[in-house]
Amino acid sequence: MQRSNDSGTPKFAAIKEFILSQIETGNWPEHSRVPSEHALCDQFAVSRMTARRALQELTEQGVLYRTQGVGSFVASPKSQSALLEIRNIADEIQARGHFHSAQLVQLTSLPCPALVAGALGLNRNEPVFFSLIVHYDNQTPLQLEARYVNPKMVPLYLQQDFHYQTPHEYLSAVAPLTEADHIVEAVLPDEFTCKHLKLTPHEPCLRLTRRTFSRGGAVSFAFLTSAGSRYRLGGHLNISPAG
Amino acid sequence: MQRSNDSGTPKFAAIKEFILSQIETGNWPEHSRVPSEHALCDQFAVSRMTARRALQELTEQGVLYRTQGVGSFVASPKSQSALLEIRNIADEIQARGHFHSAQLVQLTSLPCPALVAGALGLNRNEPVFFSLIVHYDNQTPLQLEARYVNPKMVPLYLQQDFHYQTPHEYLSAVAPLTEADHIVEAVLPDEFTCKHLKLTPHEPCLRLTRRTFSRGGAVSFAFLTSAGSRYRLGGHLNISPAG
DNA sequence: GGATCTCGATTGTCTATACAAGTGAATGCG
DNA sequence: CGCATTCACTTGTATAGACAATCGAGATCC
Repeated sequence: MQRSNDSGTPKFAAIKEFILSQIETGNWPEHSRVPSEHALCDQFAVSRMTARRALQELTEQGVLYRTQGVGSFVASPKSQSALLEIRNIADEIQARGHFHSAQLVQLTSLPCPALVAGALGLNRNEPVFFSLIVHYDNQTPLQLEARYVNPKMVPLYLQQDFHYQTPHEYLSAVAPLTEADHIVEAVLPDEFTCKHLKLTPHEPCLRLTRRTFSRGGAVSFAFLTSAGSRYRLGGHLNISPAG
Repeated sequence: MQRSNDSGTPKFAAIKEFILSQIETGNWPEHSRVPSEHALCDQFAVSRMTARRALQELTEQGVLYRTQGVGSFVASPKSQSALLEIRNIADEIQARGHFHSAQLVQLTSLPCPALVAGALGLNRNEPVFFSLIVHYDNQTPLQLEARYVNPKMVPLYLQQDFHYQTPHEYLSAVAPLTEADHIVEAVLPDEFTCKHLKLTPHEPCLRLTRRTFSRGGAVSFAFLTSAGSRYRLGGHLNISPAG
């Protein structure tokens, strides 16, 4: 495509980044004027439709507001990260300005446990892929990810290197998400979880059980356990008047 | 502007209407293929960018999902009502075939705590309404609901009888939900919570902090605490690949 | 001064085209 | 048959321009 740089970042995304950075650093305070579409065209040497797209998407995200005939302005800062949207924990940690790393504890093929067979629609004698990963926020263990993956949907799962790419990233690439089921529970950690997350047995944990689907069927079944004192699920949910 | 009709409806909006009508009447069932951008160009005599905009906006709304190189398809209808769906706990309990009852512990006006003032956009010297309710599933205490309500939005809150109608039901009627923020945490119960939910201090609890908005502004700020061993949040979430 | 008009700046809609990139099915080869 | 290649189709990004609609400010007129 026509790209302004080699990194693969679309131009409209670069403009969005620029605007967001100006807002985050305080250069452009609340209600201050943002460059017009025409001005961004000159500044970034792009067409008006490209500059417009950047402003448009930021408006949809609630970062800006615009008025025809007047201009575009910085909106009031509101909490707006997305709720149980399927988020990549690595992105989440980096969004906080922290460093994410992952420790791969296990990556193997297993005979399918009954619960998993039911969730993924497999027979119990069929093998299922299994990965166990500890995610770190800086040096603190944050989340234990135990994931069962359907070999029919993702045959090359065991060949991946999950130190540099989270299972979520890989699965998103090879089997685009179409649906997901979730269960959120508060539990006490078992011995195994205590060890990997460096917890005492009395610290409550948040456990998210997530089953993901792609067009073809069930892809993976994951247990994501985090220390309650270190993690919260949060976000913003828009209610559509139609629904 | 260049408009295809006199009604002032933009062309891209007309295409959206057409697609939505086909889905609503069942002509285009779930996961069925939607006309490609090129096909819509021919059908509506518009440029590709206009047809694209219609498909794009419907995708952002969760009505369609698209895959590069493949096509556009009808998403599952349940999309919006997802996880952390705004559910009424009474309905939830009755859906399980159990009996719901509520015990009103407190219903009063209070000076606004700082945290609540921030959440609801009130001054700290202004009063705020407060209700404290224990919800029972059959005879078992299930959830402790501590709720702060914005008097400007719901002036008659203190006059309600919350034994026969949950705050959620009443608020839904007088200030229809438009948005909500959520935080989900795993916590250990304090002494007060232990007493009302009949818990020991080591039982983990799920705490949902929810702030609701209606068109006019922030309506209420609620802490919903449930015993982890008795309650789980669950749901189904459709993912729009664009997000 | 006060009301009205004009005009420039800005956003909104739309066209026609171009190239990039991903998918899946048909094709051809060993 | 199995495998790789090719090709058509589809969506993604981007351009350069056009006209429409709205608002605010300055100019004009009374």
